[in-house]
Amino acid sequence: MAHGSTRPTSRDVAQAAGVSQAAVSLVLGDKWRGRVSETTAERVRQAARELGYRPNLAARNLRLGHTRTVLLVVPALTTEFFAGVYTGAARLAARHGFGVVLYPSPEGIGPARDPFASAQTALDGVIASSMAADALTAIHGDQLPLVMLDSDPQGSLGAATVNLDIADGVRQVAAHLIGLGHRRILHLAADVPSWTFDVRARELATRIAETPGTSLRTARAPISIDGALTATTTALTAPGPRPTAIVSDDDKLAAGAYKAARRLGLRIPDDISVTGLDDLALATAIDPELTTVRLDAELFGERGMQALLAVLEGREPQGGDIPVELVVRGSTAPPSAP
Amino acid sequence: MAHGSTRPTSRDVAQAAGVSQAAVSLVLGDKWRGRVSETTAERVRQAARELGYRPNLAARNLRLGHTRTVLLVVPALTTEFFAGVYTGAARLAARHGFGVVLYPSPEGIGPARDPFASAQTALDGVIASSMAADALTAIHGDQLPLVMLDSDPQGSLGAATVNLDIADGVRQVAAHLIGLGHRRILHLAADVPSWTFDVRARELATRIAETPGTSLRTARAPISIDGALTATTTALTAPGPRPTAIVSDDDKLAAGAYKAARRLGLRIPDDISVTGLDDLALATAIDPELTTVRLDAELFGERGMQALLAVLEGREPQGGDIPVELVVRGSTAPPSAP
DNA sequence: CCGCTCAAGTTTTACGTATAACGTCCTTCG
DNA sequence: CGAAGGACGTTATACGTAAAACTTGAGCGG
Repeated sequence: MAHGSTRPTSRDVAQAAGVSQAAVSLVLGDKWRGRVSETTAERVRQAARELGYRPNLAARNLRLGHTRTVLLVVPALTTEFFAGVYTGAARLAARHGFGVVLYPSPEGIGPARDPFASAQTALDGVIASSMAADALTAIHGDQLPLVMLDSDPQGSLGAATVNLDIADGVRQVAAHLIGLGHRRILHLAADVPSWTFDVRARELATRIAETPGTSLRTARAPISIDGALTATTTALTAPGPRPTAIVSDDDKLAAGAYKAARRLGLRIPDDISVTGLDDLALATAIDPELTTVRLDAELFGERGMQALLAVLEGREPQGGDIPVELVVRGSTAPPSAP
Repeated sequence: MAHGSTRPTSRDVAQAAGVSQAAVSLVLGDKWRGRVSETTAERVRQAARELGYRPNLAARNLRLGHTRTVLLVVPALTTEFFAGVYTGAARLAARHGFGVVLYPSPEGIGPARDPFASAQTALDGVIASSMAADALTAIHGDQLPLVMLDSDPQGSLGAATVNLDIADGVRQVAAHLIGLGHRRILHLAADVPSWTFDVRARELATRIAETPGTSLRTARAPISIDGALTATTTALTAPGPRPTAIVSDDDKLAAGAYKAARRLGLRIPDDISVTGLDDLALATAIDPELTTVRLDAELFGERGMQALLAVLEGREPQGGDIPVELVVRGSTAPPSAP
């Protein structure tokens, strides 16, 4: 309850130092070269220190007309991926004197109710990750500079987009599996309407279509271990020849596929190969370690922030997808003889 | 670049509606009963809608003297636990018209450099989770109402604390293992100076000490799967009789213990039992599923927020630890005959 | 010794909002 | 019929900061 005593203002500091409020602002704002003598400046700094002065951000923001704060909208915080995005964005932001406020959309990937109502703080811009562009623009009404992460460059209504080269990741996975000799692939797909998952499906379908002798089936599951377990079990017990490899939309789904395989008495990778996408901590916790596509979440967040800073400064944000990397571990091997 | 045109203010709305700025403030602030006629009010709302008016938060915050925004300081975002804490806190906050800004300390559990510099927004209060109280109070200088989560009630310098009943969780784990017949326990401890881990160590040591015939050894590891793998391997290959059960400080460490056991050719739970703490998604992804202590992260965050709201309103925050629950899965079983 | 420049400040203003204090008119009632 | 009060507003002000515009005095060259 130490907050009954009102906080000191720049005027209090001025009085303590025997100068005007303007002088305090000048000194503390580091704009005093040639305007205030070194001795006076030091006196001001001293007074500020003694009073424990902290500028009122609300007043500063009002005066300046900006807050140097941006909002990062993420679908959820249930994996360390978005934590990495945040970290990367916040780190670069801090170097430019910006803060990042996080809004994890309760609705998950796709919609986003009203991030701005929840952020009680005024914003200079928005980075939205894996969000449906229309949902977001409907909300923010084109008021704020916007950068979209992991979304359809076409559908983002003119906002800058920064993407991971997920298509290439899927390409690498497909090439890896086909190279090992796999022909019957099961796509364990996230049952969530989102561009990021559409890309995976489209790219995988394309690769399979252009490789003679290969076939593709799809199982859809909500993004959870249990959901993937159920969907995979159903798909693997369906009539017809069993797939020899499972391509999962992300690592969590892959973990579910592991459990399904185990319950069906299938050994990984001997009886069936499994791949993931993300390279979460999970990927090396399960046995065998998961062959997956490593996404550099922090770089991703950093590039998003970089783009937003460019927009804020009136520069053109530079595009270019962020490369991803296939990490081959123990969950993939040549298929056993049929 | 649609942000060249400056945003409409309440004055613009007033002009459009043909009323004074004060009337706009009254209507939009829902304080107009008996001050403005329904027709005029509707005209104002209409004008606001057409102009796409959004109040300037900085100005409002300055005027009101508070921001209805609090800061949540967490050690890191590398597991879904703190994501849950955030979610719980933010949900309750939203119901009270508060926003929550997240500051994941780059330093991890323990210190915290300068959350306030990074949060460019003015704050009404702070919730700090798993932080060293002294580090935090040194920074915020007792300026803001503070609630500490998961920290020493004694060492928190008068700030309210909200804790999970982790000691009871450890108690349950110990009782479970001892009940199964285990006598030689290995404590896989997080090598991080923090109250939350001290509690685990202390409680476990107490339980072992008061149970005749039992013995305890400790292995320390950084909180990562690989770190735990190394530390556990060392501990299990040390001379002397091998422990029959491993109590891990959290689930991630347990995952490392799994890998160590596997590499040493030990089967879980037949040759060795393993327990975790947290109940992350990881716990059910690994095989066998992990016996662990479920922490209700969202409730934890909610209770933290509840306490902070109490402090903000001058009420006494109510204490009481949050109960935790042992979840028995496949990673624990009676020890095999010696 | 006059006018100019420069250092070292101060005074003033604006940012956009919420609300206290103040006006009108119109109705109502003693 | 006069005063009181309600309905429906308006005007004025303060929040704390940053910075533009202004003041004062000293130093200095011509």
